[in-house]
Amino acid sequence: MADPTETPPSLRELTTYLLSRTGKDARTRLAESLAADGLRLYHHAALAALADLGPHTQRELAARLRLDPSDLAKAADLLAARGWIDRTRDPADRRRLTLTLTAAGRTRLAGLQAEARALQDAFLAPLDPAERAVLHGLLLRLHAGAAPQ
Amino acid sequence: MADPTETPPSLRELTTYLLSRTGKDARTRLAESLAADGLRLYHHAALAALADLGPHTQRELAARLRLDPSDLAKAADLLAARGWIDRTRDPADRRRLTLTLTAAGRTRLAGLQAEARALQDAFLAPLDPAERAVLHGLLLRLHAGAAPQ
DNA sequence: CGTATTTCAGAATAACTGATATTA
DNA sequence: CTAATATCAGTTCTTCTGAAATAC
Repeated sequence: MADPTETPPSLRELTTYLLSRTGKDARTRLAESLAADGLRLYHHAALAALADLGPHTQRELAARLRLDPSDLAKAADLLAARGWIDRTRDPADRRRLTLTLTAAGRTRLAGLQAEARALQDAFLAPLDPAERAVLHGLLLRLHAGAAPQ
Repeated sequence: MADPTETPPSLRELTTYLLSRTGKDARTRLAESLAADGLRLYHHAALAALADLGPHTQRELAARLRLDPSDLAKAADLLAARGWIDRTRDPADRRRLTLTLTAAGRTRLAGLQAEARALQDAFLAPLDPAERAVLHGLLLRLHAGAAPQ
């Protein structure tokens, strides 16, 4: 009964509290796993964006990932140093740097995705496959609704 | 089609990514609303815990809210300064400070809960009441499953 | 003496701001 | 001359660590 770590009922009845808390837990686990290789969540996100949607300028990628352009510049430094992206100056507008995924970057992304799926499997263990699908669908709609802020 | 802020499909298909992202969005909105009064999310959580589960020592409250004791001490400073809690030295063990909600604290908590529910209503607008209940139930189970880490 | 509680001071981190160089 | 891009330096904020003071 008197579990000293029990969440106060007033908070547990707020869906947004549960969303925030479980989201933070899920994020923390993946972040810790990435940190072992010196990576952050946004490194994974950047590789995924380049793989899925093709080359971006730094400005475009920062906007897509909702990251500050100055912070993205540092993230791109690391990705380029590891050989996962190429940074080429746009000849048509020499201010722009275009980021392109390399073959090595694609390989590393596959590993990161596998890692993320494995951690997700553990995290979603309390739910059966049908329930996971329902949850995913509901979150997709919240995500779509929250985007145009 | 080519929405420059569209989330990469590789991430959108990860339930934990959606959980993390929507959770952060939800949290940010409430945090901004609390910040107008100089409060943080943990101030709200602390009042809720004291209201629901009665007086706590600072150590107990920190453990329940998964907050560092040294950080909770600062939070308690603010709550006491606003007159929302009383801090009394435990006569049986004079190291301990027991935190108790005041009537004013209970009133303020009611306001915070109303605010949280209003923001939640806006955030969950894409879902109908039945869907919200389903989401809440699924998150409760994830929350319970993630707790014993 | 060893341990627990509170508290302070400061480190590590992430997210944001401002300023500068380059180019359009 | 104005605006956009990338980049650097530095600020704030949260979270965590280490250590001191007090009490058991």
